Amino acid sequence: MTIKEEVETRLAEVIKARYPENPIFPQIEPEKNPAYGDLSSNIAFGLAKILNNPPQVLAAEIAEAISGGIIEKAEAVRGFVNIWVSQERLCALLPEIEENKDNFCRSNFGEGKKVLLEFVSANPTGPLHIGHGRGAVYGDVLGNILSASGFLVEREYYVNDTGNQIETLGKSVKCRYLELYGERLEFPENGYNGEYIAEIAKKIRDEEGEGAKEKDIAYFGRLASEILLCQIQKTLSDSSVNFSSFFYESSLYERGEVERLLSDLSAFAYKKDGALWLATNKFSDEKDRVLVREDNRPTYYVADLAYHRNKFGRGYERLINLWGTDHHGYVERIKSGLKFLGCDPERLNIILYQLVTLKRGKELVSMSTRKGEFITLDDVLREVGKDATRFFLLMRKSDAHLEFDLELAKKESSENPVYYVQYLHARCSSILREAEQRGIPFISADKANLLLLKELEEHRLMAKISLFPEEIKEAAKLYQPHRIPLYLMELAGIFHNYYHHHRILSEDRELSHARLILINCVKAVVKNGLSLLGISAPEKM
RNA sequence: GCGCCUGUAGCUUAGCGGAAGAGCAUCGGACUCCGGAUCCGAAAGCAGGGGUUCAAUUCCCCUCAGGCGCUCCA
Repeated sequence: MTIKEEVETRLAEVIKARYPENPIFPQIEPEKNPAYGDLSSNIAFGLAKILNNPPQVLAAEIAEAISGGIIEKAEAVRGFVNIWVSQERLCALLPEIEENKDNFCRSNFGEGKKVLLEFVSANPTGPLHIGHGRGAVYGDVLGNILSASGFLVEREYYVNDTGNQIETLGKSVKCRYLELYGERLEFPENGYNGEYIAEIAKKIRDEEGEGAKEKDIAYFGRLASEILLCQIQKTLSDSSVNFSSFFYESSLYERGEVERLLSDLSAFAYKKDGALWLATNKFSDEKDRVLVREDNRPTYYVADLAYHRNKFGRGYERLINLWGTDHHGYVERIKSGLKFLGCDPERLNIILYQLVTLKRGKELVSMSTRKGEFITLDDVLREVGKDATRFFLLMRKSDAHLEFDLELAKKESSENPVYYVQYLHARCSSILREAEQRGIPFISADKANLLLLKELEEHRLMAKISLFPEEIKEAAKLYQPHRIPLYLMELAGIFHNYYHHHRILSEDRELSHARLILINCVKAVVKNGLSLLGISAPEKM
């Protein structure tokens, strides 16, 4: 049980004993303002209504009753119950952390439930850009968080390796390829214009010479999408984004799953204007959708439904899709379709993230794949570095627009938040090294006199690290990776302040021992946090 | 036109029913010392208008502003 949970339990006992008629379970919040304690509860406001008593009076009663044990002090202020955790309890946290180290953030919140997390799934028709990067990093970290919280997570990339856009890709590449031999083929209207298309064409010429001239568009499309997928995988691995599987759209056709889907849906489908429609409007969708086009080719929607049915069939408790907000119109379409298939749409959680605006100073940078002129995720990684790129992409909640300013990220590189947090880790490491050099041995927490850690700043620091597991659990519950960077920045602030006001290493050996243990625990928490974020925790900088 | 998301300090943004928080930029300070990639301080904010509530930045409605989507594209 975490400290916060212990306090919550104690508060609940007190409330139950004093006010048995109260149905509300008391909530406790971490307190940001040190003047208001470590934790606070607004329970008195809820009780006031039921008991017809002023909040301040009730808060005072509760504060009085709750004090003692792990609660050092409780104050009633304007109806709030402000709580200070006892020094003994906070100090007892340190051996716990020392023992668990890398597992301090772990919980069994997920109870081993199987989750499938699908993300990125960018079409293999061009390199990844910063928008894909956001989805990639968000998904990767969400996966880490859910795993740490006791879910069994699989991470999947759905590859759209068939259909119109691959055909367009094939045409574009073949066109550029033939141009290398001075031949002309009409460039497709919506063709891909990027420099990378010409490079793929050259690659094909270098490897196959004129032999590819006779090959059809599909051949070029397949080849190009394979090459591009490889490049995407390289970019993902350079970003430390991990997947457990790549699922190919084409495999749905090969196994006959698309055909089977169509026959299973036939009872709900109807012909109109030469096409086959599904009556999704019957459910939450705003209108019906085409399954099979007039020319007999199935739509992307059909394959996507087949894919989702496939996912439902694989025995996951929960499916999570991470989509760019430009796909939000697609949510109800999929959910409605799933109802026809007897799949419960409630088990499918679709998280939408807002798009990223890439800027260089005040200048907007274009990100259109079709037009060709754009900065790729590779470019950003090269320019800003993996750690900073990931940190910036993770700092914002998913439904906020994200502005990524390359100039800022570079210019401020010595003072930006990533380094602030990494510096915390390096500084802790450095202190531990210095202690060793000075011949101050590191002794284990159970042998040290931790009660010497009684400075206000030490109290705040321990209270903050005690909240780390809570933070991870909340992030898992709400799918909010951005809590971690923010938490780490706050922790760094509290630590640097402590460092500046108190000497860790001094003549007082006993005190030095105790403080070194605290430093070691802070270091473990930071490392834990950074590792969830997929960002390195340097010993030196 | 309809739908979804977003308007918090000069800029980038946390908080999302209870007591407005950071970073950058600006200005002013700090350590003969364990890493100055640090610390302390100042100034500055909930787009506007109505509701609901003991309590609204947070929930509901309207207005205004921005983004995205409304394909037999994916």
